[in-house]
Amino acid sequence: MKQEKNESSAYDPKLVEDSIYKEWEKSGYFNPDNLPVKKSAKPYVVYMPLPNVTGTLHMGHLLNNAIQDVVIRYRRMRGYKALYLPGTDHAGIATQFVVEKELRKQGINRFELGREAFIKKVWEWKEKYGGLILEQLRKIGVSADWSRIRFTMDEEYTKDVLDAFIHYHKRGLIYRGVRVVNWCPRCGTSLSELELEHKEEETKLWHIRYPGAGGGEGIIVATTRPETMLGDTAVAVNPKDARYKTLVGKMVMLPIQNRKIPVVADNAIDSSFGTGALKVTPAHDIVDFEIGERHKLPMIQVIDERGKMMEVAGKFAGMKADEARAAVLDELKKLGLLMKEEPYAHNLAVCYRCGHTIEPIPSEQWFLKMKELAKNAIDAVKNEKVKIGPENFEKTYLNWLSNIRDWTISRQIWWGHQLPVWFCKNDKEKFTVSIEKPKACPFCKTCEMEQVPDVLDTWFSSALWPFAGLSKEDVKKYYPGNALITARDILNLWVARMIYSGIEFQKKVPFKDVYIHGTVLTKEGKRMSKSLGTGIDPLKYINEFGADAARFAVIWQATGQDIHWDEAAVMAGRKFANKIWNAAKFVMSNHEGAETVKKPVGKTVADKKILAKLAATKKRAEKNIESFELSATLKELYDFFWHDLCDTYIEESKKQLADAETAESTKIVLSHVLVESIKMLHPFMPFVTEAIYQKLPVRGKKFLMIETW
RNA sequence: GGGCGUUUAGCUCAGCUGGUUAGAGCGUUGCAUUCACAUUGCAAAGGUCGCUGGUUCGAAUCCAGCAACGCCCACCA
Repeated sequence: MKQEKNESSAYDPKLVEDSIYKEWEKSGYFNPDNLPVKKSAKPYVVYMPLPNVTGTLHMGHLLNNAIQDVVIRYRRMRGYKALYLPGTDHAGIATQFVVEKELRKQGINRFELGREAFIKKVWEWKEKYGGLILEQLRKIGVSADWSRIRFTMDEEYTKDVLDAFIHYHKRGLIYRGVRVVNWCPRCGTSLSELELEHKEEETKLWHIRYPGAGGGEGIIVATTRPETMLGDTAVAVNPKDARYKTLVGKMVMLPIQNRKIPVVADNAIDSSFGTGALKVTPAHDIVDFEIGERHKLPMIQVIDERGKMMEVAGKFAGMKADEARAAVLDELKKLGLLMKEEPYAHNLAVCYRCGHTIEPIPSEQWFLKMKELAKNAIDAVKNEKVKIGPENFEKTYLNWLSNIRDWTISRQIWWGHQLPVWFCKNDKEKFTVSIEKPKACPFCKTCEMEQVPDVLDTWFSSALWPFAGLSKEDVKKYYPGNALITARDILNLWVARMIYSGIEFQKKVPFKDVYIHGTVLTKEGKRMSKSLGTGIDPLKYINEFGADAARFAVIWQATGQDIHWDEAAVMAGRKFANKIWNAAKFVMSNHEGAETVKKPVGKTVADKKILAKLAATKKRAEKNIESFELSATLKELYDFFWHDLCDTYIEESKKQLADAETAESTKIVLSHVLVESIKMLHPFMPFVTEAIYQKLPVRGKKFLMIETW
């Protein structure tokens, strides 16, 4: 039988956090429909950036969710119908990649398995592991409405996705075409520009002579990819380039292949680079493809979707692209046509997912016309229907949208929303768009129509999140929402797309405020990444020092700039939680039935001072939270609580309590300031403050979480 | 090539529209402490506010230039 006073007086988050979270969840108050608010109460909605089902909690989640939870808890206490909408993203390529890897360990590849069986495996994987991240988010203490959780491949959500595709198709915004796309030979799919990463590569710039077709010197081109010359169909020079004026319109001989190709003039050519002459391979370079279109050049594909040389490459057929490069160079050397090689550093595009070199290849893809949609998204921000903060991100956003290309929305993978497009087996150029398979082929009348195997880009579905994440009735109540809080890396990838999708499908922008926070980096300023071994698991802090300490640490450091993560802040947070706990203990030990929630009257100078400071702090906190300046708010609350309340007023109160003249009023002031303080601190450090609230002898509400700010 | 950001105490960072001794957390030093809390209190040391020039009665704060670092965008092969 341990006596209370013999126990350590330190606050131990481990003893309270899990049970408090369970109580909150059980109460149903994460669901705004259950909140004891006035009928006229306005909703306040924060859309959680969807974690991938493959995800595990990292520091970015901690930061993002801590910020969002402060905002939503604040709004809840201010009497809003506060909805923090959670969900998970099917993350097409990422998830398929993970499951394929898993299967490979068992010696299975997806092609042996077949599409249907493979998708079944992915669902199994999702059921088993897809909820992990959600459990981890609970550990942070986020007050998301789990009863409303959605997955982007849920039945209802899927219907919205397919309807969106059909809608765009009816509007004439969807088209099919052959384009040179960024292809990942390992993942076996095309990637959007936003899914590429670039890494610097030391390579060479090779100067190759293409002799004149009828003899003569011809022209020397400079390239980093000699192997693609097998598919060259022209050489391009700048029309103003005096050196080559006489050559334009003439033919040169493509070495090795011994094919005549024209010299064309195009403004895209920079005369000052290399030799000023560009070999044009429309099939294997996006710029070349565009030049090819302008000059009606044929397209000769020489590299296939596995990154290997094709039949047309003659003796190089079957080689991997980099093997072919060496072989082609060898051959050119023998022919005496390799004029020069100089060292050259350039940026190599690699797959964001697997890091494999991107191979531009022509392929049939589906596109969404962006011009009109982008304009809507631009106008929304220009007209301040959506405010992006900090303001300088507006530029990034507008700049991207005003230079946008059509969006390649098809992906050649299996996990995702398969395009609701059915083509005639007898004439594959003919297709129809519908969710269900048409009963009879409207074209040949005889065939069983076949669905396009491609699936939609994952962002196509997440772009619909603000309304597809809600049920039809909820859309009426909770759309549009209020805030979208995220890191800058998905401002264009996701935020811009949500904005025009919202306008397109709901006629209203999905949220008024976009707040961009920093990125959590290591203390040295390096990117946190698992593969580099620089990642930090936030659960480590949560388990050891409590979610409050972790939240404190990350918000304390979230000043808007990128965070150079400093662990010391977690310790500061832990100490602060302890300080709050002990101050509350002191106040309650002197409480003796004094009315906790009564409006206090300051008798002494110290009383008046602390009450005035409290009022001022509260006012500033409101202003700052509403403008997303959480770090500043937390610092002020910290300062107020620790120094004004604990160091100054509580010390003073000890004298006042000893004096019969002031004892009673002091108790009331103490209680009042404590309760007001834990209310203000609650959004930031919900657990310790709730734990204290539950110990108060007199409570206004069942939970501090739903107390009136 | 364009755009953005950063540079303030040993470390990680605040410092909004220019104004008395430039702040916080952590660290360091000294003292205190049965009385809410040693995850404590009090006190102290520690800064030419990247560099140069300018505006001003007055600048870390505004302007120009320079340097270093970081990020984003872009079709220089």
